[in-house]
Amino acid sequence: SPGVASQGIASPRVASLGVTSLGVTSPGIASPGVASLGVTSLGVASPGAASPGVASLGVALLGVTSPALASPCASSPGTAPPSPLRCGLCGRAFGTAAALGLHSKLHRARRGLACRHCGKAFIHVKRLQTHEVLCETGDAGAGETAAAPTETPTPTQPPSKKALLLRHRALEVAEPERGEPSAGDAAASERRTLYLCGVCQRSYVTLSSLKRHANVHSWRRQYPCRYCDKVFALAEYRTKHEVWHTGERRYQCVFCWDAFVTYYSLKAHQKALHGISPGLIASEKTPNGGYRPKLNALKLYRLLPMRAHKRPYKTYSQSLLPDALQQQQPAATAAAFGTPRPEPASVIAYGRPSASVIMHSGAADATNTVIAYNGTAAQRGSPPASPPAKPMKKQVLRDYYEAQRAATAADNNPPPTTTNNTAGNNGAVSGAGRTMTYVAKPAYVGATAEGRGAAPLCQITVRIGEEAVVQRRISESDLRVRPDGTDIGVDDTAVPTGVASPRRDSAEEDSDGEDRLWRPYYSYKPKRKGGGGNGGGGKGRKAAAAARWRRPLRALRFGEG
DNA sequence: TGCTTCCTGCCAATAACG
DNA sequence: CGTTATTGGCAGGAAGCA
Repeated sequence: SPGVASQGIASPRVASLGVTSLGVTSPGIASPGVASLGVTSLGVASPGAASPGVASLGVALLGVTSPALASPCASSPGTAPPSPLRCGLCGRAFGTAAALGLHSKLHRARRGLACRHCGKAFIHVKRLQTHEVLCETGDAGAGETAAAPTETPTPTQPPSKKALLLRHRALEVAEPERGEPSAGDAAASERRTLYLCGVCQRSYVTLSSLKRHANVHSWRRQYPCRYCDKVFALAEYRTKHEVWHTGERRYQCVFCWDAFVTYYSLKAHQKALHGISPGLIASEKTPNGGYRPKLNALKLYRLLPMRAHKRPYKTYSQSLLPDALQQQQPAATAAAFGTPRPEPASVIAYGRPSASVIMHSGAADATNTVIAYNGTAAQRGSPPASPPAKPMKKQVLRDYYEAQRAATAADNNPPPTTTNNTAGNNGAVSGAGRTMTYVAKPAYVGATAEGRGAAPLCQITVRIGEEAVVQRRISESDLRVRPDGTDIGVDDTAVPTGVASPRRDSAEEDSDGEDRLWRPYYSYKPKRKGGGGNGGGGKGRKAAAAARWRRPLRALRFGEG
């Protein structure tokens, strides 16, 4: 029924129009006009109004819309008193049934009332005609709001000119063609579907692109750098950023086998030294800014495989779990398999929130590390943490229960009280105070540092029953080589780590001892193409943040010189 | 001007689901 | 077990910053 549709649950009629409204929380996004074009909108919580709870819902709110906010029309039905003669689609009230019927006809007819230029849909023919004239001259945006307040979505921010142009073009493609689509047109008809961001009005060809983009608004998932305190909204941003910490050079020139950190530097190198025109390796760009690889594209470089193991995909269950559990699982899995993750790890307290002490006994080479666990008897006897409420992947569950069994066994069989541990073993556990000694394995060092005598990174993985404490004391950017060759980053004194927050999967407690909260590295702003933009404050902060981590890295690079 | 970050279509790998 | 959904890497140009 239309009434149901206005509550965000697609009625059959709306569904037939191709509406896919995903968690719209801003008003007007799921307007019937847009829907009639086959535009799919994925709304995310408006940044301004986002309570943590709302933000955390993000994409998970598929198909559920707030009746007050996702009303098909801008005139909110929630504000008007309930009336039996109210349009179920736009909430407009009518004095007579005849008037309502006439109005409903307009809704039914709207499928054909779409702008020929930008695809925007209208209820009233007159308004459509007015809009089309304006749209053709490029002024449509100016009078829209006033001209058709009930038909047009109200974006939170006006899209930029280019964004409008791209959208315009894309919507032209999205314009439904007359006649029945043939079976072979599946891809083409698929391509006609556009996915529209409810917050910034960007359009996407693929749903995955939209969902990926949605995270920059909602920050439902955060991707913290494992070497510094920056947080990214996209996993790929983090990966690229982390390359600067590791110094890995993956782009290898096929002419001289010289390797480069970034694609840009490779290109600059090939242009300068080999006279390679970028056009030779250029691939096809889509109108929307995406990339479409050319068939038989000439590749003048080699992309070396990542040195660090590919990060395992996060399970869906994990993404739905509470943060604390999400952060624990990777450590648990790594501990269960006894294979420390190749990437430099950070502090992860798994299981009991007890204070631990980690003492480094050596320097940059493979060193012994003493871990003093300060768990109390009560803690040791306490039942293991209850399994997560949400469904978990079978393997993760297996690991979890294995860890539980191991913990129980450890509790039933008190470990030896001495900790004199020889290098290479898996660590010994002491009794009260549970001091454990582990070998700190040098973690992967980036290609640039490799072979030049640079001090290796240290990675320590500790497993105590179901607890995994992973402590990273040194990051590459912290490494300084003393004149005598020892590494400054390695502190051999006892380091009271306190309770590492279980909410942080890569929680960094660097040697400076700061325990900073997660914070967005940058705040997303709509593409600025010729004007607008938001304040210089963010810029300055970003620049300062960038400078903070770049400085030591550059110093390193120069030092490597 | 040089360099980094952002962006987004495409695709492969993986997980979840029926 | 096949299908669908999710995730993240890749490409390479645009935007932005120093």
